[in-house]
Parts: sequence; C-alpha cells; structure tokens
Amino acid sequence: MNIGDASDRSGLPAKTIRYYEDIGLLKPGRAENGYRDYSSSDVHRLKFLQRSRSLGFSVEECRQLLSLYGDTARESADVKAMAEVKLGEVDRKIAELIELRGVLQHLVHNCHGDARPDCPILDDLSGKAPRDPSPAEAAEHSSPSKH
Amino acid sequence: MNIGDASDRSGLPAKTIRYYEDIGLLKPGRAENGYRDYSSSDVHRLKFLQRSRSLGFSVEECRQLLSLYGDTARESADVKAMAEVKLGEVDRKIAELIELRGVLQHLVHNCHGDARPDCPILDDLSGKAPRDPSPAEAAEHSSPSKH
DNA sequence: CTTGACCTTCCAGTTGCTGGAAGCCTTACG
DNA sequence: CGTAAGGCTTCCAGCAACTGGAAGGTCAAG
Repeated sequence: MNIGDASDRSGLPAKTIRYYEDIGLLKPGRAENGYRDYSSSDVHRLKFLQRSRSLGFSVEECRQLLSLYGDTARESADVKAMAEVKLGEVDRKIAELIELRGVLQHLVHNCHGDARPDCPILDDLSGKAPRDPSPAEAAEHSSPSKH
Repeated sequence: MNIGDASDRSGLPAKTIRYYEDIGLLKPGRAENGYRDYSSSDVHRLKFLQRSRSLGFSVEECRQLLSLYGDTARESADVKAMAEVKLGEVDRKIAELIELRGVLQHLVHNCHGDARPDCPILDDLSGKAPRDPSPAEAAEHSSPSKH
C-alpha cells in the first residue's frame, strides 16, 4: 500500500509518516518503483502512534510504548506507570489553565471595552493597577519558558 | 542597569531578554563598555512581556499588546477582544484536556498493572480492544500535529 | 502524448527559547 | 600588580514535532 493510503487509514499526514520513519519509529518496505510499501502491520503501528500522540504522549514516550507493545515479556505495570505519570501531567496542566482562565476572565470582566483609551487589561499587564492577589500571583515569577 | 539586574527585576532569563531584543520587542541603550543598559521603562516593558507571556499570549500577540499599550489613541475594545479570544482558546484547551484525562483514567483504571504481560492500555492504543465509544473517539481522527 | 495526481528526496522554516563556546570587562583578593 | 571569578558580549547550534516547498520521477486516464 502506498503512503497516501497509509495516511488515509492511519489518520496521519504523509509528511508525518515519513518523519516517523526518519526518526526510526517505522521501517516500511519499498516497492520496485521506489515507493514506500506499507503492510497492514505498518498501518497498525501508525494508528497506534496516532492514538498515543493524540493522548498526549511524546514521540519518545510513543517509542517506549511501542517497544513495550512488541515485548511479549513486558509487565503491564510498566505501561500503567507511564499512563499514570501522563495522567498526573494532564491534571497539572488542567489546573494551570483553570487558574489562567480565572485571571483572563477577571481582566475581560473589568474592561469596559469601548472606545475609551483607558484599559484595565493593559494596566494589569503593565503592573500598574492595584490588583487583588489572585492565584496567578503565585505563578508570576515562574519562567514563562516551559513550553 | 545591566542585563543581570533587568533579569532579576523582570523575572525573565537574560537569554530571553536578548532574544526579545533580537526579535524587536525592545531596544535598550548601550553603555560605553558595550553592555546593554536598561532603563526602568525597559524593565517595565519586560515585566509586561513576562506577565502577558505567562497569561498565554504568544510573542506576536505580546507585540500587538505592546503597540496597543503605547498607542494613546487605542480603544480598550481592541484589547478586550484579544483577551476574549485568548479566553476562548483557554476554554477549548481545558475541555480537550479534560476529555483526554477521562480516556487516560479509563485506561489506568482498567489495567491490572501487575507482572502479567496482558495490558488493556496497549490493547486500547493498538485499537484491538472493544472500547466503549468515549468522547475521545470524536477526536480520534483529528491530526495530533496541532502543537 | 499529455495532463494531473501521486510519489521521491532534500532543505528550510516554524515557536520560543536554551546551551555552549570564545572572548572582552570588571571587581575583589592577596 | 597579577589573577581568578563572575558578568557581559557575539554567534552558532539545537530542542520538539512537524510543515512547506522545490525539483524531479512514476503512473493511470483520456
């Protein structure tokens, strides 16, 4: 099967599939014309990748999951532990975003949003306005560079 | 003021401050020895950046906010609109993560997590197991490449 | 025989930094 | 006065996880 079909069946763009091959997650065969030739197990693997990526596992984590998947002697505890760690991360991210949401909503709520140049949002961002200590204050001095 | 002090006062790493200068968010003066020299308004600008970045605005959005901030003729509605868009994005992200959380928790819950090689998590990821249609199903065919 | 849809490779760019090397500048200590 | 530590400068490279595009080969239909 050509890459286009593999793309359709796995839900991954062809570019991404080639990229996954580049980084060694996949080694499809080649047809005589040089085209990549995907078996159904390749497609299976791609679907696995699509789903685990969409569940928030990093590519490296996917690599581990795949090797656990291929290892008939693995223990399900290993996999469960990874999923639990990921669950914790998701929980933390949700909490952060909810906090963020609170601050943004506060800003939006306090801004009259008309043609006047006066704007509480900018005042807040600039640190000018007397803000009541919101939960976001605690995070104020955390580096914004954690992406 | 040297970059180290500006870093301390703004909460941004020196590297990040230089980077912001590189991309034109800032133009501090230079001392005779070639060191960057930050005024208190530069620091103000840096704090503004730190806070708006930590609120989830992209660097380009920060650039817009800064130009709105400097524009005495701007209307607060412009700023409010940006904040509202951002709020919507945050809401969407939270919803996605909560959905994700549900799937992960379902997986963790169903995995016995012992020494047996049998693992419902991997089965689910591979599409093998008969899963009940969860909310994540709907997102199954969305590209995972939106990061 | 040509058109258009696929496929190939390779190179570059995205976002927002971060790390490191090589080399000045400044300050404190002995 | 020398030197060592720390801060500052520049530039180059790299991270994740792709994505876009150019230049060109291949294939099926009309």
